Amino acid sequence: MNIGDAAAASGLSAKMVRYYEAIGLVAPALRTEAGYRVYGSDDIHTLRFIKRARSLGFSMEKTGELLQLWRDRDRSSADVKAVALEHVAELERKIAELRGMADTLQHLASHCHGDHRPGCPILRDLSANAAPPAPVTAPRRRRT
Amino acid sequence: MNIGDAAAASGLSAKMVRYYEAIGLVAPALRTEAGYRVYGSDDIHTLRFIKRARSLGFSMEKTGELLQLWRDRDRSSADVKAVALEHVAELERKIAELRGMADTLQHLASHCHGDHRPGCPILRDLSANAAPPAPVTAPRRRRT
DNA sequence: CTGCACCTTCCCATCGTGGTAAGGTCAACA
DNA sequence: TGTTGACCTTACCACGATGGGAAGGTGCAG
Repeated sequence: MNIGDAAAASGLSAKMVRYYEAIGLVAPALRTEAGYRVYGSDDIHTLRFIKRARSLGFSMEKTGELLQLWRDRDRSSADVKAVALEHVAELERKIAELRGMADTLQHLASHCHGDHRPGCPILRDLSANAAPPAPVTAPRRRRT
Repeated sequence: MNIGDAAAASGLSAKMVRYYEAIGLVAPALRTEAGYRVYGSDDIHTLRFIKRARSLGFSMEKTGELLQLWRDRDRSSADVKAVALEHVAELERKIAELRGMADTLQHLASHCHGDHRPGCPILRDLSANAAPPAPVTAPRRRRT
């Protein structure tokens, strides 16, 4: 199998497969005499694993950790669970952040007439609710 | 006000302020004879506007649109609302995506013993639930 | 006048992916 | 057999938004 087939079989692009090799996420593929990368079913399996991990939002680094655990027959499921739950916590953190943004904006928009008139609570918020004048933690020497 | 003070007053970094000028998000700042950028209260106001828009998750591009609407006294609130709601939709889309990831992982983790044993539904999912073998849309010429 | 906090521009790194260019390889078909 | 063109290779640049740092100039307190 050439890289194009391997990419298609794993749901990745050829670019990504080469990139994963370049950063050491996967071992360098075997080569034909002409220099073409050659992939076997094990390689495809690994690439699919990566694809799936990425689709669950794992970073390349975390994906690498999972790959190592996967390859380690003596792993503890506790280690895998820890990586997963850590990621879940990270996802929840991001979700909460986006949730806050969406709710705030939705609230502002619901109070906006949405007509030809220029008055708008959204712009009012943006122009007023900016960061507070920064409590001085490490005072500057000049311009005080 | 020099750039450091402007940055502190707006909650941005000096780097970001220069960057916003470089990409044309804000007009080039006035300069002293020595070449130092000088900021007035209007500039600070604008920078805070940007800071707030960014904190609500608007991209630089969308932030620019909002800035233009803000400066346009004849704007329609409908235009502002449209930009805001479009962004809300984008946020909701991302939230749903992350929600799906988190729920899937949480579910898998809840079925993981989390002990010293190697068996783990999380790794099982990753190694099995990969992308399906890609329905052929544009068949390759070779290797058929 | 010295020291140093601040300013300037310029370049590089991040992260993961896509694009493109310049060139080599391989199989199908006339 | 030769042509075609889909495929492969490496190498470079781009994105978005930010941080880091180098090399050098400015300005004020002491």
